[in-house]
Amino acid sequence: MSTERRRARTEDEKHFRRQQILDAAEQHFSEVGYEGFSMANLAKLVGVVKGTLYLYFKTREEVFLTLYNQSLVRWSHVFLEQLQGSMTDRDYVTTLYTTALADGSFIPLLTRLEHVIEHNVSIESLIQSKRNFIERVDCLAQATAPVLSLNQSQSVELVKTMGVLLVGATRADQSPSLHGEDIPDDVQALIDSFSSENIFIKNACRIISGIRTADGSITES
Amino acid sequence: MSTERRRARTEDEKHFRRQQILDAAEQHFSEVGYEGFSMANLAKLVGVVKGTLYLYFKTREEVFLTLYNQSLVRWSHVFLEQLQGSMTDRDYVTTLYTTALADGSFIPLLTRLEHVIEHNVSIESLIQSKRNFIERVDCLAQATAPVLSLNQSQSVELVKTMGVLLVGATRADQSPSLHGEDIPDDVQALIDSFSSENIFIKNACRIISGIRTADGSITES
DNA sequence: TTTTTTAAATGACTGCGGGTCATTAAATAA
DNA sequence: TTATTTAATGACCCGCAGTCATTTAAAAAA
Repeated sequence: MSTERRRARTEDEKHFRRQQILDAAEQHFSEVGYEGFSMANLAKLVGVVKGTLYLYFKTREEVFLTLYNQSLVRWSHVFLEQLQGSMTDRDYVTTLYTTALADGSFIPLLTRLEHVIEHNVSIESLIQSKRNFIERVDCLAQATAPVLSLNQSQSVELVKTMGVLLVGATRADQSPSLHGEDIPDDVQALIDSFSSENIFIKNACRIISGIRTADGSITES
Repeated sequence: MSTERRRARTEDEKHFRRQQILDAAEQHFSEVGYEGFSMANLAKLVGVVKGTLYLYFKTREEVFLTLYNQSLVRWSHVFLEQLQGSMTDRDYVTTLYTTALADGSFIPLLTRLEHVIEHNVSIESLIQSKRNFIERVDCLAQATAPVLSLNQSQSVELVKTMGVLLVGATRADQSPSLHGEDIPDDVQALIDSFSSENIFIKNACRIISGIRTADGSITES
């Protein structure tokens, strides 16, 4: 807040202003979550009026889609940095899981991507987002192949499948926090049994085994 | 609409009215989806005024949670009916996938359960819902064990994991329909590669193999 | 320097959403 | 027939996403 009060006239200035909004959005999102996020509050945080936000983003979801794109890139860099020359399957998936959760925005946005965010976004933005995704998958797959001794197509399949599993496994983490409530033992036991870390790591390992085991020719039948 | 205009005085009548609302909600949901669903429109469909709905449900999400509970029970019955004495892993997961998708409400509600629905619901309703879930898991696991030659704890783990995978795999189906839009080939190829059926069945089989292979003693380390 | 032009920023506005509550009236009990 | 209960009503509140005619800061032209 209270940084630039000048009007953004050049493309550079506009780009900078846009990023200012995104930074504030990231902060607002981390504070109130997806459902609590409002454009009016975001505007206050940026220090502009609500209408100004719509000069830079067509809809609220365009903000989220951009945040998602940025968080995907950000996470993939962190993850790639932590990859070693050779890792066990378990180390690989643990690193993937840990880095993904460490980013405050990535998982919550990924969770809502298809069924909420993509539904109020221009086709151009959607295509751009998918292209960004393709690029990240390719990059991750390229780096993954040697680490896990997979060929290229196996590696691509693995990376895509990890995304699927990550969304499914981390569902449990999105439940309302029940701290201070008295939960019956049977229900508490159920909740405990859905520890996202356990579920992700265990099944990710099973899937890697499955991918590695299958001979490349068989796909359907 | 225009069935019962009498006031609901007895518990039975109130229960009936409640179910009338739920039936209309199911219809409304199937027509407009989660985001398009509104209490005002639901009221019109039921033939009452909006405030009346709040005599029977505390919040909009209580309606959804109840619909989810009912859809879970409904689907599990259909699925259990289709189980044979002995099936291949692939037949089992295909049946699971097909029956789950055939129910119009189950997947869309399951997708939103933890991060949306559960966040605006009373603790009592949440506990009741979890109890219902536990019961269905137990029932499904009991029936699954002999079909796939698993022991009880393997079978419970399998059923729970199928839920996780189902949510992750069907994400792609929730994307906006891009019919009539011209999508670049690279993006279209990406979308095609996320066929939920392929992903679910392939990885479900891998997970079953993994569960069956692991000796029962090893869990963590 | 002064005037004109451009477009970033504004803020009042619309419509719709979930949810509330004092009032009304239908059914039951007295 | 009258009194009591409570299901149902509908007007109401507030916050939301998104719009647009108007304002005004800054660049371009004079």
